[in-house]
Amino acid sequence: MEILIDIDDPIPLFTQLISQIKEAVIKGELKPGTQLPSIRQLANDLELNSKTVAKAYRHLERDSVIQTRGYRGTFVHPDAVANSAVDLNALVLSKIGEVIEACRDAGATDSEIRIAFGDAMNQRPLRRN
Amino acid sequence: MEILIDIDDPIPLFTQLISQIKEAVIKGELKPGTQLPSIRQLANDLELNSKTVAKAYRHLERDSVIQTRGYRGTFVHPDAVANSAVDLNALVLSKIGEVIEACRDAGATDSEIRIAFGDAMNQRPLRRN
DNA sequence: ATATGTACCGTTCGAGGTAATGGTACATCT
DNA sequence: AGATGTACCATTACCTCGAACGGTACATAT
Repeated sequence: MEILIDIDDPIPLFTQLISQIKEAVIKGELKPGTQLPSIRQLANDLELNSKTVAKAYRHLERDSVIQTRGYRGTFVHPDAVANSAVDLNALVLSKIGEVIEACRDAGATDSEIRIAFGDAMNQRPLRRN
Repeated sequence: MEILIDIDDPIPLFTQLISQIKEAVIKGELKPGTQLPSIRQLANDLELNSKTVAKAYRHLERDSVIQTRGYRGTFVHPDAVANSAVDLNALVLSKIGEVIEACRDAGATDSEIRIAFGDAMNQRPLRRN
């Protein structure tokens, strides 16, 4: 398989990586159990910072597309094919969209909704990126 | 009644105005039916831009705390006392808070939620401030 | 003519967030 | 010793957004 990263693309680099790996899994170019290159290795090949690749791997593991086994390397998850098709962002987007519409119907202004959103994000415990 | 606006206060000026007028209504200093100063007049008195006062009036009218009758002036709404106590922002805040928590439980990252929020705000028709 | 609320164009400033980068360090296993 | 994933510190640049401001214009009614 081959991965192409476009630095000029407005889409974040780590997002491009995630998408391409998921696509490779769906196309069958990456089969469950296959070992993936290490973070540092892939960062070298694609001329990316290791943090960027690590971020992509972190997301992919959360989505159960890959499995990281510490010093033993990273592998394609057994259920990778199914999990690659799941679009968490779409779910989040629809959920939030509904609430926004509800708030607007209630008479709230966009700026009020934005402020409330910012407050709500801060009031609850923080999370990693 | 008297209104004091603090420019150094991090709270937006139009928000300070809204709060103080609502408080005056609740305290009984502003009674239903009372005519309020015009936007330009109040802007002069408080040394604010007329847009700032207009924005505050716009919000107050949406909340049915005041009634604007065009060239005839602006008056305190008959149900102003009750409506001043209603806190729309609190409702919006709790609604959004619930959704954020749900999204986080679903495994979404804060940054993903923020991006989804931004997208959701843009995908749907725009509104005034 | 004057005042009213309203609406549009624009700009400036600051805060906050994301993305990406760098460096360093750790415990773990081969 | 070397590689692994992971974690912390930091900075930089870019962008978006809110807030406030200025100017101008409009239809309406007094």
